[in-house]
Amino acid sequence: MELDERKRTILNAIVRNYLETGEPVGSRTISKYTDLNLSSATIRNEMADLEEMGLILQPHTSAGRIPSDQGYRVYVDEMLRDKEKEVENMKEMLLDKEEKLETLLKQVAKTLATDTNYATMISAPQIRKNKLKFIQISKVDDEHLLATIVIEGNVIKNKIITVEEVLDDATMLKLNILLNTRLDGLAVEDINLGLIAAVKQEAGIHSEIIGGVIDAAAESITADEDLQIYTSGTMNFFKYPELTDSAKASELISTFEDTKDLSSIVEDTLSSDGEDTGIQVYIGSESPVQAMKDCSVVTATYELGDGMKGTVGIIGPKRMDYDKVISTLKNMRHALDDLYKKN
Amino acid sequence: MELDERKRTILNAIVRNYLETGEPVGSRTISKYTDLNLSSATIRNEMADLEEMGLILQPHTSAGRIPSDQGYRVYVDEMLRDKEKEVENMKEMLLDKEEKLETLLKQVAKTLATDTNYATMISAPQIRKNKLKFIQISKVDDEHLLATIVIEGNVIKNKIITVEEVLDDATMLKLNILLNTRLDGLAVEDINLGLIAAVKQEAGIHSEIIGGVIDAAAESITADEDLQIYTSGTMNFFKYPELTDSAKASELISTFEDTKDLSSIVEDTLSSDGEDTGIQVYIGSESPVQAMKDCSVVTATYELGDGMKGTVGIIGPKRMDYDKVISTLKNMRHALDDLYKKN
DNA sequence: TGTTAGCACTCAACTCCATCGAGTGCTAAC
DNA sequence: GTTAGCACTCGATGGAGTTGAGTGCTAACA
Repeated sequence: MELDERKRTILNAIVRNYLETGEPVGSRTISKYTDLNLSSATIRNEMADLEEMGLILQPHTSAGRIPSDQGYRVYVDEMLRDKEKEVENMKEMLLDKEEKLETLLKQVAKTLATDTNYATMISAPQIRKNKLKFIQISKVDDEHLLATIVIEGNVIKNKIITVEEVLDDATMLKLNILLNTRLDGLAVEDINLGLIAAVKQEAGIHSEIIGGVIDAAAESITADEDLQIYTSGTMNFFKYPELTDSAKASELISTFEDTKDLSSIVEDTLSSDGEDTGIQVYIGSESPVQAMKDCSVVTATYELGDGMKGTVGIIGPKRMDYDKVISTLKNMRHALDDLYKKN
Repeated sequence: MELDERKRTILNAIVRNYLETGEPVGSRTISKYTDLNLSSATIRNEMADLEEMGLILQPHTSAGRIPSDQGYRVYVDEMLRDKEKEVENMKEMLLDKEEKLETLLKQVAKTLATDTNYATMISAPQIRKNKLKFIQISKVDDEHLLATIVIEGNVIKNKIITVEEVLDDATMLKLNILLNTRLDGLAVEDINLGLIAAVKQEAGIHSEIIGGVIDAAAESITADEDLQIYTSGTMNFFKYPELTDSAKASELISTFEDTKDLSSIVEDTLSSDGEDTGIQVYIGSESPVQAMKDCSVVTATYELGDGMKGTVGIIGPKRMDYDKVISTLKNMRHALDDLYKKN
């Protein structure tokens, strides 16, 4: 069967009406809602077709219809293609004058949650170019050295190293020179056992210290596996009855607590980011996370220049206001873009 | 009226029974539950007294009794005094080999949540001795300097400073010496405008850079106002029906999301920490947070040496298993203690 | 004087049942 | 192809009756 213009109109009307009310919508409603001027009986016939095509479904006999996952999909795809929405002026986001990345991200998550009334998540940007830019050890006091490691993108890591012996300034200088000449510009795959052995040997009696520093350095440029994710607006789930029976809510909330599941969304978004919009919509069971099978997830990738890419996502009921969510996310992307340009 | 031995026994029986079942408990139950060998009629008389004293209450006529906040209080106080519980051997906590403080704290929160089936929170230790220990600037590349600031307790802060001019090694050395001689060992209150002006003057043409570094330093030793709090086990609320009607759950969860409310608990705990046990119990409306008026909160302070104090808390229904929670928290304190000694 | 048995009373929770109404599918007529 | 009409389905709602746990009170008992 074909999805002709009239069927499409009716499907859209069903989806839109259901988004608003959250109740199954009946034929009579559609008959009045659209300007097709068709009687409810005709609508019923069309609806039977749409149901056969798997685009809408009945929760039970004698109830109205609600969109199926596939029905939402048709709706969303059409919306995304149809109107390359002009970016509305969102109320000025409080993104200025935040210096710490962490604070900024939390801010973003919160703003989005407040604006949309859905739950939100944002992942810290993943650093792609993991090259060492600068290494230095300094003497904090007689027993402690401080290793400072800067990697590309000006991300800084520190490590305190406890030493037995007191090192004099000349030795410190020597070790610093050694570290920088041998390690600068290296990526993680360049640091192998052979190199470590060679540098250690060169360090002579201080090989142990050097070993510690190299370990710290290696850790710094690899250890970002566990990507940071910040969430906000979890309590918004409670605004949508269809998500709030005890079992579902509990599962959802615990998903939001344990970031493992969320990272799978982040990864999925970052990898399957073929389209130019950078917006991804997961409806119901399309989501990589099982617990969100009754939700929809809309994600966007953002970029803070330098290949530092992160993901921001909005999670709500399947009947979320896709239109608003998508344009809000687009705004956020631009805001983050601008922010980077300023700095 | 006096709370004699028999009343006390009956109160305890009521509380304990209610903790187990979560249902109002009736006179007949108590009559069998205790070894007082009293008929239900007698118990009823005593219960009427207890109700008059405000220690128990009836959800509605013809229901059993449940403990009031005040009743819980009597019960908990007695328990805390009675048995200075031997610390049971808890299953080995996974506190070893965690190097990062943040990871450790998250771990602790999670372990506690899993062990107790309640929601948990832990605050990062607040640094009390805010003295500068070591300052250093280094050249990352021609346009960027890295300021590294170590404060007591070996907490490290970094800041990247962008410079217009390229600085040569001699200048760097000079500035470093200047910074360390003038600022080492200073507390936040010592850094005033006068000092800043003096140091800037000494720096001559590089006063701007020095200004930036001093700003960063001052920020480092003060800016920890917004204390970090990690939570876990929020979904455990759903295990207790009395907390799970939509309105309450939503309020609770949002309290857990916004750390502001939680910090008020942390502050309260840290300040009113008179007793040697370091354990604090807030029952219902005793809690400084309004949203938790249907919960109980048990907190403990922990110390990672060096006056770095933090708070760990467990939040559950009023009928939580105080006994278990308290001994679990005690264990956790000791575990954290040991951990510090090892490092 | 404290304890107990007995009894009337209360009230939430549950079941049963009738009603209502929104919505459907089908058929026949336009 | 569209529409009016009708029988049918089924969740939701609400009232009536029942049950059972629990109480308060009183009178009798040790």
